[in-house]
Amino acid sequence: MGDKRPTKKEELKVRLIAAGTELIREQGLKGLRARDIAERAGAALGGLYTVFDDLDGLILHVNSGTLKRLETALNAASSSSAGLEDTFLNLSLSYLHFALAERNLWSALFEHRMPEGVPVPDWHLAEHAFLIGLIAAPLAPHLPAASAEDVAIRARTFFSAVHGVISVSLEGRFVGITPELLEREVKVLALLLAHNAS
Amino acid sequence: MGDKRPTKKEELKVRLIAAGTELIREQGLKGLRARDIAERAGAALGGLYTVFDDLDGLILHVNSGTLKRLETALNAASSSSAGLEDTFLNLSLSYLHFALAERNLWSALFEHRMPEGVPVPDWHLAEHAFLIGLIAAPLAPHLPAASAEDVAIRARTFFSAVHGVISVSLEGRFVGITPELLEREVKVLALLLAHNAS
DNA sequence: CCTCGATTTTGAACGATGTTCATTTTTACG
DNA sequence: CGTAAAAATGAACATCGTTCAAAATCGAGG
Repeated sequence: MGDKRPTKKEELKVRLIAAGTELIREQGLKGLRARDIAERAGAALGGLYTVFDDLDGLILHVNSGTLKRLETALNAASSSSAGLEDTFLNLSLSYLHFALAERNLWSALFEHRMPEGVPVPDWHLAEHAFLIGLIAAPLAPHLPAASAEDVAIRARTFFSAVHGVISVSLEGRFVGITPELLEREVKVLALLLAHNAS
Repeated sequence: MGDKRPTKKEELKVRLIAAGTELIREQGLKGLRARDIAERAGAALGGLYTVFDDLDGLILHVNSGTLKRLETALNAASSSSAGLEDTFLNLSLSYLHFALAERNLWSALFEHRMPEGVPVPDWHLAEHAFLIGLIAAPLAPHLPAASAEDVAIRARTFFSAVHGVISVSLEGRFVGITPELLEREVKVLALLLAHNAS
């Protein structure tokens, strides 16, 4: 019944997720191969498919772990802030620093696509919600006339704007920019959003 | 020498790009298969590789065509605008409407990744530059103290912010949002940026 | 410690896909 | 028409994700 000891399959799951995390960190999501994951986890190729339905399932769990670390970092930034400007600034810069420090894993959060027609499972969608909540909480008092849903929508807009600046820059699709200038632009945008929130 | 008549290989190239464009429009970038492209273009599988080095080469050319249509749409929006607010608003809404109308092709512009270690060719990177120029031109007079490079960086920040709001929404990684609300949020952000440009 | 059924692990095999290239077909021109 | 260059072809190959029959391991009962 209430079995607290990790089973063999659970240990294998942990090793596979760790291996997938390392490989994405080193080579990016695009270079991820099932055989490399199994080898690094010290398991046979087929073992991966006794734990996950397919590679997408494993990637979702890797992303889940990345989101948890991101949540820890952003919670620290938020709780050590006072006032809207300070909170937005610290959240944005923490998000930037996390993206820079864990580039490939952070990119995988948004690069990954399920196969045609297959939706992202609800349990994983829900794991993204804290990002909105972190912004909605300090934002709500500044929008006293707005419903909770409107606040969430505006919070998502602000998150998306900062996220866009960082992701467009790190994707390198435009002319490159130094990390110092990127940080400056993120600061400018964060303060601009905070100043116009009400 | 100055041969103006399209050769057979050039006609094949046009058909392959058209086929790739249709297939991405219908099924998205992820479902694109070399055999489907060749079949729809009325060519043999190998023909694709007499025109392009690989699938990435064809995708770059599909994206090139999408960028040209996007440029046409945004140029129209820009030239029919007066003042910074009006220009930002029209550019942002035109960008949103293009993304909604050509969802899969627009997504392919930013979803596509070259193989590990292979950079996006310069000729294709240069095709993205107009997006920055469209914002930098009306922005420059409002930043008289800034260098041309600083204006370009700020223009990219503004583009990225609007792009982020649209792409995060269309990716559907967070709770869904209606097109009407998305348009409202894009408007809010565009006006917010225009108002704080100087 | 042995037995044997259940469970877990294995990796060869399969199907799908991008890519190559020897062969065939078409074109261009005297 | 002849023929050499160019283009087109599709079978074959290499590499993936995925499956599954077989082997290895485990565990309870004698």
